Amino acid sequence: MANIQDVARAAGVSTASVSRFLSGKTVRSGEAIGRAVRELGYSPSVVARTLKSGRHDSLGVIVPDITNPFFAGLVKGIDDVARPAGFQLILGNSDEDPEQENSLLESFVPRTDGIIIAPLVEEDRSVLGLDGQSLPVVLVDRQLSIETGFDRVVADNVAGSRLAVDHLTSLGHSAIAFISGPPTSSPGRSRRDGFLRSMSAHGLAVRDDYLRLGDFREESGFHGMRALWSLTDRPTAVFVANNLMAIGALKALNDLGVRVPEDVSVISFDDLSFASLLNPPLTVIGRDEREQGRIAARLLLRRLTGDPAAPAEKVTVPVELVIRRSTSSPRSPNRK
Amino acid sequence: MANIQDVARAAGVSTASVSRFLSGKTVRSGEAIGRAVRELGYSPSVVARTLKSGRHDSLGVIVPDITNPFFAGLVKGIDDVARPAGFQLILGNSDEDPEQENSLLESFVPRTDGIIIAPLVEEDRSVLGLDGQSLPVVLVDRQLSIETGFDRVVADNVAGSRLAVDHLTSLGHSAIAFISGPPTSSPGRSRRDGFLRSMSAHGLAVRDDYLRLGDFREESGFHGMRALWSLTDRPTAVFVANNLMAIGALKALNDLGVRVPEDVSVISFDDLSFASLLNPPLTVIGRDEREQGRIAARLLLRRLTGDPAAPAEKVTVPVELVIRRSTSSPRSPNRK
DNA sequence: ATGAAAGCGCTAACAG
DNA sequence: CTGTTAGCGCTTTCAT
Repeated sequence: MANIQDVARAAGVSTASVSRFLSGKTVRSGEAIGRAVRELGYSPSVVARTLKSGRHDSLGVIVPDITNPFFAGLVKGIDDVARPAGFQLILGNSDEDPEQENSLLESFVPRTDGIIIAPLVEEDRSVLGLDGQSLPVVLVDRQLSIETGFDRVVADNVAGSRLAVDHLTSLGHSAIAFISGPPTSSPGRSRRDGFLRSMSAHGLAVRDDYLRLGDFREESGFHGMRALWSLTDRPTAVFVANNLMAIGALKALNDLGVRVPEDVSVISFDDLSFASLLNPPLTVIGRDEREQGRIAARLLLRRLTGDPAAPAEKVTVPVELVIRRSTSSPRSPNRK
Repeated sequence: MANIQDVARAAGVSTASVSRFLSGKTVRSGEAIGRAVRELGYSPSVVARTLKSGRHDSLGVIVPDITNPFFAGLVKGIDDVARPAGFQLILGNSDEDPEQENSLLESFVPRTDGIIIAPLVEEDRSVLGLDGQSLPVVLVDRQLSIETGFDRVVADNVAGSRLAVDHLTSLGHSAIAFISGPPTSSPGRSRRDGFLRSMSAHGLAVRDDYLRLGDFREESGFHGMRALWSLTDRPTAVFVANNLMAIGALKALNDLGVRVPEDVSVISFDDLSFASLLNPPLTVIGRDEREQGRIAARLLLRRLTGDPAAPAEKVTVPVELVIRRSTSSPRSPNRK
């Protein structure tokens, strides 16, 4: 690999001139330098440049599960605005594992100009450690329980749960179960809180055994639904806190030969590109994840190119109810 | 940020000793150095280390569509072996766009120790430019038409197509249509070739208008299926060259009110975690994408830590037929 | 506008 | 085992 000295020598100038030429400044012998660059196939070392300048021209993005279409869409949204602004994206998958998240964070901090992360838990020590540091961080989809200086963009989870409960009660359901996300994560907690609050607003009690703890992964939706179905008094409707668990829940019902929505209504958080193809097409609480990603990226870029000390901003994106065919009026109390 | 000199000064040793200590060598004043490191909160600059050593400790992975569960699984497989070996993954999404692929490649080359890529097209100039360079590259899922020095791991696409055709003909189908991937990509071409060859092995002709050109994206499956259904003589079965296009094809049939498999049988390449939940559960040609990722990573690591000049290896992973409910015997010729 | 030179933080010869 | 020292390739003062 040719370096800047080779170019300087070939063009008969100093390395400083080559450097200036490369950064767009007008140089007398620009033509000769350009030729030398071309002939030598020279391209500047990003590593040396970074060491000197401190800039990486890349952003880190850490999500809990890149397989989840929600996060995949989010990442595309981030890319939509980061790439045109000259930033390369470095993607990390924490796989819902705090240790992995921590190791990704450690490896991203010294390699990026800023980080967009969906923190696994509300008391995320690895993320908290970045508060007040010079590296800007934007929280997306999930936030922390403690007040921080991070910008963040989240969905209106409480409103989403309310939409779901309103929809089910308007269909005549009262025996409504909930498969939650981890209560240690912010969407897990706020979706559950929203559910409980909406239920009591409707004067409906929530039985303990109608509250199943999940972890946002498919498996836990499967087991949550099996547990619900083994009850003597079964719910007539189940609200599942995210898309992956909804898939697991549907698989469980499939296995059990339970018909949706005839035997039980199912509604979940998060839309999916293929939700309409599921059997039955799934009624969901959706939102625009790609736009959520764009907003997060803009917040981060503002710190990088604009005011780094602007007060932390919180953007809440709206949610919407998408009615498909997995919900209907209950037939009658659901007995075993 | 403290640097290695600060640590050396605090511990009363030379920077060389600190460096040795950090790389695990036994040093006399190890204890004092350790203390200094802790007290100063020192962590070595990866950038400076890279500039000096030439190692990045990270691998680049470029896939055409991270939203596609197949590639998401592939990436997990790569991570399975790269992370324990001390390599960080840098992910890139080329989004089926050659220009984006090229820009990702350019940005990855100077930042990684090796690259695993699913090249978009068989005549991929950006990838070809890396042949014979010092940076090892492994081709995965897709390969190039030209002979190269790259290791590669691909599925047995021709066998997959044969399995699909055998399955359909054994059910009694002869009017079989095919929605292909782009013929410029290796799986696109080999799946189509495999289809045509298997058809003629069965003594079956393939009408021109039964061959729809797709691009592996959902949209093109949708349009391909609509076009097929507008024919006067409709096929009784359709083989779709990948999962995303199959979803699009199913959507088209859904919209048209066509029943699967009563009105038409559908089979596709690539299994999906939710394929069994689709309406109807999809019969597919599947393979172990996670294992495919692991193999690719091992091939790359071999070049990095073992023999860099070993002859290029090609690994073919097997495919399997997973029969679900989207295929059945044809009722009768399918007329409009 | 240009060149000389210092130095970003680290590693690896080399000499002891 | 240890310290000294010379860079890795680039950017950026500081003179000119």
